[in-house]
Amino acid sequence: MSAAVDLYGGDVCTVARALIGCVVRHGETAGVIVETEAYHQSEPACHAYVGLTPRTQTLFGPAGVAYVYRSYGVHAMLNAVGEEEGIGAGVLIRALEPLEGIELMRERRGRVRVEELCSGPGKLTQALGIELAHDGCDLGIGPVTITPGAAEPLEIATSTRIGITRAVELPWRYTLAGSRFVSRRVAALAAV
DNA sequence: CATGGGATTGACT
DNA sequence: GTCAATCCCATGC
Repeated sequence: MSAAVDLYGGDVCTVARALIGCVVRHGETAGVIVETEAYHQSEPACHAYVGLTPRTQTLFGPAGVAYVYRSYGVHAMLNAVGEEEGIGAGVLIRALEPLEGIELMRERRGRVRVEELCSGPGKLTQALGIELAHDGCDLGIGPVTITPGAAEPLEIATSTRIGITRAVELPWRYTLAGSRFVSRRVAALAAV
């Protein structure tokens, strides 16, 4: 538990940066996090902005827990809850570099290149088989887990968030510099 | 109880 | 580049 607080208990921007390079695992599939975004109740892009509701109660819970929700009625999104209990904040996992169970991911996602298996928040949940039922799961216990990756410092690029309509100017998106596995489709737009 | 929005993806022109 | 698909839930009457 204290380990979870160490990793997830700080402010969400720090947590989002710390999660780059960590490994997400679910069953036989696993991948290295290469892209994250921070969300906090103090800014309008966050679901928790409106306050504590049945939908967002997980975000207000203890840190180190999975918050899974459905977007556009089609895709599941995986977040790691951050900050202390009572604060609505979390880190959206946007992209992974496939590590294990790649064949299984291909079965779930169809025949696509390795770079396309997990290069987006909706894609990675499909590839790993993560569903709404995993909302509230302790990321230190499972079935969905996040474990620290390489101890060596990684070069992390900071940019603005993607695909949102509010507070788009906040530089709360973090990517592993030079990675081929980030969702760069919209990254070109952010550069304009 | 009815309505509209949402942190996306993929298919089509 | 443009557009539809489709579930959960917050909000409003």
